[in-house]
Amino acid sequence: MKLNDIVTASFSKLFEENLLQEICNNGILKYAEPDKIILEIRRDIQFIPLIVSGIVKVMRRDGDGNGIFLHYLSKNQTSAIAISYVLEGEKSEIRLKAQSNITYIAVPSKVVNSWFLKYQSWRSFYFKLNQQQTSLLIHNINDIAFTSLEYRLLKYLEYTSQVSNDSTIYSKHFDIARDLKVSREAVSRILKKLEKEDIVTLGRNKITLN
DNA sequence: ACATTAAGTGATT
DNA sequence: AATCACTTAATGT
Repeated sequence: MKLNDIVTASFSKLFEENLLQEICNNGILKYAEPDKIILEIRRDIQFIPLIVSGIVKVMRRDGDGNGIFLHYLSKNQTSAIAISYVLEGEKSEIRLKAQSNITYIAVPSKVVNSWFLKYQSWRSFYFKLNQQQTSLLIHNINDIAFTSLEYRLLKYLEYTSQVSNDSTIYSKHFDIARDLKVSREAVSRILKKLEKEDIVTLGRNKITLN
């Protein structure tokens, strides 16, 4: 599909006509495979990715695996955090990583910046994203601080399942453990318990919510 | 068949 | 709930 068609199909209800035109003129249509890093911590944010299809993981994690999973981005979204850093000319403090095969429109940061002055529909879009994603972060922090790992793990599985529209989550216990910043054994044990309670069905590299 | 990687589990802290 | 020290199961070559 051509960029123009994709922009019309995905964003015509969200953005005003001139903005759609600008996305077509400045955006570059890109594809990425699972695990491809779209934006890296401590790097300049050259472009903002508007997600057309697939799921993107927003995380705080460095090369040593120190960090944590923050939230997902899906169709017709982008990272409010990345945009706010662009606005302040800061380097990225988050990593964006493809969770599935993804299609996105890469818009140069400079261009995105100028949209705030020109387009009400862009400002609305950003504020809405910001509210949604801030809410996800706050709930995440709350769960980390005040709830059990079992609760966090179940919520993680449900969230992943919901976002990917699949009752089966294709992940290793090890990777889930890294996302939740706990040990792999702890994840394996809780999953085993949930399987005994008939809440999940386990397989190698996959977990199905019953 | 053998090696490697993922997952399961008891013991200890 | 982390860490260690395995064991067992599933897959890749």
